[in-house]
Amino acid sequence: MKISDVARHAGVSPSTVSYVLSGKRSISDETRRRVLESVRTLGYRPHAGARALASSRSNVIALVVPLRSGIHVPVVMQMAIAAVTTARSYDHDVLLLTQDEGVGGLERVAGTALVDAIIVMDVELHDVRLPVLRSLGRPSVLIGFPADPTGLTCIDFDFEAAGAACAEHLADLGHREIALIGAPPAVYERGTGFAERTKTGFQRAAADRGVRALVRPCDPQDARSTATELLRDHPGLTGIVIHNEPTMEPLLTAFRAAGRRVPDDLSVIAIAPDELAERLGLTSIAIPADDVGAQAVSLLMTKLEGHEVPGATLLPPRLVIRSSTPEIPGT
Amino acid sequence: MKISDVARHAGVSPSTVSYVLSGKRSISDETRRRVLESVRTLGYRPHAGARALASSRSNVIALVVPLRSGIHVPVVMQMAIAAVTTARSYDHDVLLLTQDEGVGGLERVAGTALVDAIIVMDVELHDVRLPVLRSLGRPSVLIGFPADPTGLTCIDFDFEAAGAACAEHLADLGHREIALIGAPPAVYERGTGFAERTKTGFQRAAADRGVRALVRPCDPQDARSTATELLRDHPGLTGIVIHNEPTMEPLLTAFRAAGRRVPDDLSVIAIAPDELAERLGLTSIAIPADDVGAQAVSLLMTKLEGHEVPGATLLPPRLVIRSSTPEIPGT
DNA sequence: GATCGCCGTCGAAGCGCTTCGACATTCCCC
DNA sequence: GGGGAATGTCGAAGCGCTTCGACGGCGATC
Repeated sequence: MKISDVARHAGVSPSTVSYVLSGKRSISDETRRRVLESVRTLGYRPHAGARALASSRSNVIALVVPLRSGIHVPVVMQMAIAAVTTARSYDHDVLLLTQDEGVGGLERVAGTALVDAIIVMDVELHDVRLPVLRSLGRPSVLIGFPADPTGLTCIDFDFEAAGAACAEHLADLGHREIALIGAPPAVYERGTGFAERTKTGFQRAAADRGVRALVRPCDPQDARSTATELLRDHPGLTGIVIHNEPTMEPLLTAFRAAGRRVPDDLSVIAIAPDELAERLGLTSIAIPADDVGAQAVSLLMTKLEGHEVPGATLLPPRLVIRSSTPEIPGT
Repeated sequence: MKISDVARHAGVSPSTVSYVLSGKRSISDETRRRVLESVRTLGYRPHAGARALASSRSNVIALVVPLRSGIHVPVVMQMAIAAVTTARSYDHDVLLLTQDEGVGGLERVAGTALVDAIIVMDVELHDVRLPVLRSLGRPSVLIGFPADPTGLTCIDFDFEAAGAACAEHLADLGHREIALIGAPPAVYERGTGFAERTKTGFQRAAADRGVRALVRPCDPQDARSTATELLRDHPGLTGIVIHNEPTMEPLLTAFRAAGRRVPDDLSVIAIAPDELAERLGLTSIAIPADDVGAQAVSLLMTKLEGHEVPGATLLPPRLVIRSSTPEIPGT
């Protein structure tokens, strides 16, 4: 089943069929109708390889997903799914690459023309892939911000604004001493950026409001001790932001065990998926993983079409108030 | 940079270069060396589309990932990553498809020759994609078992054996009344199979050992009430198997709240990732997601090479004993 | 009524690779 | 020493599509 079969069936030339299908030249309604009819009855599907060879466009984009610890898997998956769905709406497919293919993987898929463009998730501050991406000659979009984003297109959730929004909300409610319990230390050390940015926003906003602010990284297995020590050493602490999904429940349990009730004695905000926050009844800011994934693809498609896009895109946080941060906090 | 450039540089014909690269005809050591040298210095990479067109093999496989609730995302992700890694070791890439592309998606990627073969995750008992997969004319492997696997290649974790192993372990320890807290009701209703199979194995093994066995589905938000009612209505219950990751911690909390201590009053086995079980100190059976993903790809590659593979592959469970199921149970 | 330009269609030339058959060489065995 | 097999290389044909230039026909224009 090839394009010449369709052409014969419709009584036109192969090029006409191609033009009907691509819309790159005007075709009379009558001819178009006949061709499409033939395509349908014959069940014709253009051969992807042939198309890629002739047009030098594969209609496939690469998505590089992270593997490492400290990243939250469901969020990654959600971005990936959103990316696939969005790519499909632009008539593109998604090739899945893992982080550990590294620079070679990028060179390979770009060099063989397997993909037209690339999305890289979980970018580090000084990612070794940055120079490659700059010189690859194919459009790319990074999810996350490196130290030097010059010449690159980056998109991410605005963690800094999220950290700030949490601090401001707590300040608005009258809290004078607040804490951020963040990602595991490893994440900070790796310099992935997002953990650092939440912290920055949190501290800046707290300072602006004259509120005392503490920040603690936290490993999942240390949840209990982190909570206990924090509350013991800072008895005036009344507001807590948790940006660390797996430790969410252990921390809440530990607060209770330490004799502090949420929300009576302690107001809590989660930076976590809505589903989890909803279940726990926590005021929260969700990472809009769907939006990040979808917009990353949209940016990429815009670049593929040869248009300019902003170098940086930050998706604003949205605070959803639940019962863990009541209007009048206890103390 | 094309094959003829390499050929010229090495002083041979393009076909010789092709044969060096594919190994499909014997080439003298001397010539091979020269060609490979030229490939390296020129940085040559064959054009994927051209190769696919000429050879009618794209060296890409499709992976259809599920979207629905009740499935555990990290497990899916782990399988996907393992699939990509394994596929790369066979010099193949992975195209990511979502469940909701449905039958049309399969027809599209197979029909356009975008992919050579397909892996489908999260197969339902009466999946509408089964007839399509049978008639697609391309190799496929299912992760999960439909009601009628005739003519298909299926692989999965042996949930039935896992359920049985849990019941047997508890019986061995002297428990006379045990319960399985399973997936949300929705999963059972959908007939995805795996939930049902754990239950079957659990009940059969319990019956064989003359142990009373209960089974309860459980929604995440009902963890507390499920635990409370179960313990209230069955005071003789001393062994519990939890096959439901998100409710793991809430259930344990609820047991404690109901005055039952683990492991003194209650032995608990988890069917969950090692990481979680380890953190909670629970005896457990992990779903070997890496193995499932990797073996699915291996099976697919074997089929692609034209060899026969077994119709059904079941990966055996491995029980890891931790402190939640001590030798001499309290009661 | 001749001219211009546009519209719709076609033919042919590739895109870069694989693969088949042919052709030399070399080697071995009788 | 000649026939046949094995070995190594080449040329050419094509894989199925896109795209460019060409061309015939037709309405608009002066």
